[in-house]
Amino acid sequence: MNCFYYTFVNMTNQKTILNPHISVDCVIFGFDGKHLKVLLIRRTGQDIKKQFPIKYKLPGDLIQSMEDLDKAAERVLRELTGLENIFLRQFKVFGDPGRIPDNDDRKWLENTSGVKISRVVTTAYYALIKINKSKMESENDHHASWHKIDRLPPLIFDHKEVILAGLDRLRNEVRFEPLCFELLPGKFTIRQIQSLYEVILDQKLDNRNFRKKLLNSNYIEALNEKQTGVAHKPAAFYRFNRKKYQETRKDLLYYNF
Amino acid sequence: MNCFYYTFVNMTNQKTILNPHISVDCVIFGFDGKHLKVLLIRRTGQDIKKQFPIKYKLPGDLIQSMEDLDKAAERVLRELTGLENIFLRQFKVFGDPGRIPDNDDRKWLENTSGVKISRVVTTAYYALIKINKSKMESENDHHASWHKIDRLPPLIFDHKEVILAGLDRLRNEVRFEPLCFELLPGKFTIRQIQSLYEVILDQKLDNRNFRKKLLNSNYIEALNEKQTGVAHKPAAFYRFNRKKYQETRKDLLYYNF
DNA sequence: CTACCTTAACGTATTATGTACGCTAAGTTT
DNA sequence: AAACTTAGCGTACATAATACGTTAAGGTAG
Repeated sequence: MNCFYYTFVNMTNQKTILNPHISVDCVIFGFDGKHLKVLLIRRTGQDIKKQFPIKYKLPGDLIQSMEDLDKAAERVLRELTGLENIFLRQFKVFGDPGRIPDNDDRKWLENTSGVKISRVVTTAYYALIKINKSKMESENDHHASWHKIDRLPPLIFDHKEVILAGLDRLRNEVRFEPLCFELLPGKFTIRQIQSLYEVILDQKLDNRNFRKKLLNSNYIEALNEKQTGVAHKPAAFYRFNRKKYQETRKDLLYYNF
Repeated sequence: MNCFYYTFVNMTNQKTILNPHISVDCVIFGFDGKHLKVLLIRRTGQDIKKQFPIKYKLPGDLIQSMEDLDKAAERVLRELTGLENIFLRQFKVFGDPGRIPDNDDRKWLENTSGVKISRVVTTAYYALIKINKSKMESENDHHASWHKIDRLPPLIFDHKEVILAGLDRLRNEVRFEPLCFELLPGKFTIRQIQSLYEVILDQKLDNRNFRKKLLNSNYIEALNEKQTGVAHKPAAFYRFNRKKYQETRKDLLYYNF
């Protein structure tokens, strides 16, 4: 199969009519306990025809002719990871006519899609997934792999810019919304949350004050369970109680500019 | 001129090629001292052919074939208000295939544009302008008028939804960014800022604490000038020092979810 | 078996910020 | 001159942020 750009669609529905002007791209974040990572796809074609260098791209697709953008992004996510009900949020539209500056990229796109594409406006989404839950098979099926956010491989088009814009958005929004629990497993230690914050915000936090803040909230619940097999005092596991969070969420609807 | 949807473009450049799939729409906010308002355009056509009811729409346009989205939004804004360097921020894409549910609206659009439009994905921007600076002539030229945010007239397509999404975004962002000064004149009283916050956040604030907070910052500078002709103690005028703001902006880069 | 290493977990003191609310000041209106 | 209205200052209290000391509970190396 050398037709890649349309791959996801065609695998499930050969008859789909695509809108060649509008696409969605997903910046899928995952956290492995140490690093923040993005799920990227190795573009195909370069093995068959040696003319294109190895590059990666964001999971994405053109939208179907009668498909809502959000639905298209959900579809891309589902077909890649097999997961449903994933945190997914639109964050920016990229519509610069010069978004495909690299001539190779353009040739590759037309080569693999079989369509002469003048300009694609893409709506970018960011997704947060529990990294261990994503089907690892898909990593092979779709040539997908996780990459550290600060060590990105060569990317096609403006996808690097898209990723960085997504990271920037995540960085801003994680401060005021309980997004971290989308990236963590169902049960976690305080240290894990803190590490996640540190890696997203790119700053060290004081563990003692961080604990205090979290445990003073009533939506972080201790489980009667501890770590095992760690070479230090085992930490207790906690879980996030979303219902309590929503009930007690103090509206900091205030000016703080 | 019964061709409205393309009006702005055609008035300045008859030869422009438009991309019939992608548009921009601008939610333009203004503050008159009392109410938060949105600049809307009365759709034309209904006087000539009595078949369409009076409805309003957001200022917007299809993008030109090689035009960046941001540039298109700037163009719409410039051509409507005559203003440059306006605060303008992309906030959401509306791409639901069912965004033109009203049959009348669809007929009107095809009637006035002369193009069979299958589906338009629109990128919505919100703009903040100093209401008194906008050229009032344009209100006539373009059938534009200000409307209170809580008393919107009938709107075409999903434009009401777009406005409310823009308001929601403004409401969130005004809390952490000095956006209010985009809506206020160069010199203003503390009361004016407070009223603006109250109207955007839709909550009363304590004047004494609000003052304290603002005056403790060093980027609100007192001018040697006072109100005149008011039936009470005249208030002092202040201005916003953006440079000082940026210097002393304490990075509240912290978790507060 | 003991000393040591690592991270967990609790506590305390200090400072900064948010919140509630009383009071005076300076204009116009009646 | 008294009443009315908004401006503007101050004080007391509650809550949250910050800095940092200390003990606890495991494993590991000798």
